[in-house]
Amino acid sequence: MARHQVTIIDIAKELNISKSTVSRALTGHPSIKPETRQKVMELAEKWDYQKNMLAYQLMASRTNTIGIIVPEIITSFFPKVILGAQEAAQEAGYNVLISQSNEQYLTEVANTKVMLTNRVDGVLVSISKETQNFEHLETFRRKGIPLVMFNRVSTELKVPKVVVDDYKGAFEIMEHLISTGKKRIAHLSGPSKLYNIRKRKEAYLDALKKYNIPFDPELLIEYDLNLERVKIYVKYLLDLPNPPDALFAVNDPTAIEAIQVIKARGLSMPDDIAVVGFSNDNASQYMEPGLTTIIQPTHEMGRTAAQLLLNMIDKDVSEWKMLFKVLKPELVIRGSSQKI
Amino acid sequence: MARHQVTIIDIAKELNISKSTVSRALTGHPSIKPETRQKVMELAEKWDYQKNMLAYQLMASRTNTIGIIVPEIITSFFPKVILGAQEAAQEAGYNVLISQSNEQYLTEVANTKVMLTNRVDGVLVSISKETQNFEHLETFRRKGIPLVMFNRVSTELKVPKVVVDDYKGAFEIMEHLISTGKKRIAHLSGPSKLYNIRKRKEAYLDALKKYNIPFDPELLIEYDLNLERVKIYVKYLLDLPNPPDALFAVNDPTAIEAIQVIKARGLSMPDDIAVVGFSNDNASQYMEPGLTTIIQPTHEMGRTAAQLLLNMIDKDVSEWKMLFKVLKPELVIRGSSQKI
DNA sequence: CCACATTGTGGGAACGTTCCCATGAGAAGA
DNA sequence: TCTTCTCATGGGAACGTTCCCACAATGTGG
Repeated sequence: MARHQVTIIDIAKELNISKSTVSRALTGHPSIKPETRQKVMELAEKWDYQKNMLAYQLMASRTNTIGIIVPEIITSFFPKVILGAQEAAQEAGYNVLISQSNEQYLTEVANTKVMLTNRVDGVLVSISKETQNFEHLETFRRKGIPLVMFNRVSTELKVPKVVVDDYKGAFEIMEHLISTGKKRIAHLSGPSKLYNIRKRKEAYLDALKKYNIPFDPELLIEYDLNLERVKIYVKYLLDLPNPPDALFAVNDPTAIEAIQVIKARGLSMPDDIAVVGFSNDNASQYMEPGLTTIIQPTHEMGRTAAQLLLNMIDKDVSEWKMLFKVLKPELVIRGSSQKI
Repeated sequence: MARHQVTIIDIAKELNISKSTVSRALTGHPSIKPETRQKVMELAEKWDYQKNMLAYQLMASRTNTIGIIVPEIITSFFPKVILGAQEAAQEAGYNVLISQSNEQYLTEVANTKVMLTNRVDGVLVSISKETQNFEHLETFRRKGIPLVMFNRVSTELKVPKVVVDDYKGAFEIMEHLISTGKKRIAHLSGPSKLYNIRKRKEAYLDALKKYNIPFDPELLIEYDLNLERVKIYVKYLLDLPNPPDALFAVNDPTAIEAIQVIKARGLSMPDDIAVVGFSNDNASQYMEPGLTTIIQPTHEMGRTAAQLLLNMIDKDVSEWKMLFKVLKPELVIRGSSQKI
């Protein structure tokens, strides 16, 4: 079978002209006879010619491709961000190479190698929950490849970042709970290595302080985001001699798991215990009760991060700047925290 | 700045040997002196050398990349399929290039061009709801590039396909509804151009016939899968003089929308009306009531499709065969159709 | 001691583009 | 008529890899 794809050389031979001429005709070079261009275009069309990007990219030593490394694409959050980034990339004539770390550090390191070997022009990264060493990302800096972090970022790395104002969102959540009269608010948090999760915890603590609610260490739990463990922690909280009257979960999947336990106990929400999440999962609005949560501008986050990156690629900036783009969160109140 | 990535030539120069030797050392060629190999490896490590895939792929005239074209990645279905495909691809040393048609025919055509120009070794495609012409996919056959369709397939194209047994799944749904005593079962279907959706409709009709339930054309609606329209159709059904006592929705997102309307009317499920979906969306199990639906083996579908494709690439098959891989669906009964 | 295999290395083609530099033909100006 | 200029095209380098072929130095068998 003909494994050979048609090239400009094939076209050149057929028309008895040089490959240079064909190339010029196809790329729209001005100094080419209209008649020649016409012939070339027709044959290219007829033969289904498609430029070999590999050859072009090799010679141009740029791929017009940006890499995106995300922890996962199972929850709806990252796909939405990717969608935004992809749009911005496409508008600028860039392709997108996506890879997932599956929340594993080693896979993330492998992903960076894939990006390097495929010669992406820039990278968007949201780190895994395991990642604590950033040597693999430093490699990009050493090679002069622009990098932008989003959502799951690290302050240790001097690099532009796009995040939602987690502190503000979490603070609003706390004020909402407090305003409905809750006094014993538990927080099921995640690894405090993660910047945004740490910010949520800080807001939790600061809000307690501001409203003169004593902090009870029993009510603050940091877990590893492994959803299967949520049950254990929620049961622990409910079994306390003085159980919480509200639960602020670090994200929606956690809150959803928690709600299952609470329902199974026959407790009523929000009276017995109010529950809030963070990041508006697809399921949150359809649950019963609906889950109070924070809507993050996912699409905008993707767009912003991509635009930032494309700008760096365009300007050929060698220095990475420490820069924070902070997007606004939005509190949406549903039945899990307030009777409607 | 040094936009130049280190190449085997740089290493060769530094060590005063030829690029051939460096290449051999790195690829593990047997006839290389261990000492030389050692030196090369060390320098490569020190200089963070990463093979330039573009150059390799150009010369090998294969990219070890498979393309995947899907309608969207917003619902959980396609991401899960992609995940399965990606796993299989990775195990075989292949990368994956993902693109979405956003359910638009023209975007899908553009996507195929991206695949061609990036010289993917094979393509997995799930067509958009608009697609009725398959010339763009025929191009792959003409160029000898293997293609496998999955989920959203077309019988017009002589090509291997991986699908779930939609007929069986839909038939089981119908038997379940009938067994709970439902007599007036509505079906909110989609474009019958789509093979799997057509199969579901056929099962609906056949089940009615088998159980001697008269078919009422009023109860069968085909819509364009634009979720915003679901409200209209459900209201229409509920307002019929003789409204349905069960609704079989073509997929879960449709069912979820329908349930919102039904709840708003204050009707109770499943007594006033039972609702079932298809394809187990993330939200389905958390809703109240839980949504009865069909679990599709998404992960397995991705794996199977990718393996089929990789096999074709491997065997260098020029002829496309008409082949159906049919995966088993699984009925999961929840509160929307049966009291528990 | 000579023919011949073995070992390790180098040279250069090939993959398909683009782009710089030549080059030929014809037109324009003196 | 000769120089100069423009127009359209051709030739070949470059991008970074692998792999075929050549070849020198060493080892081996007669």
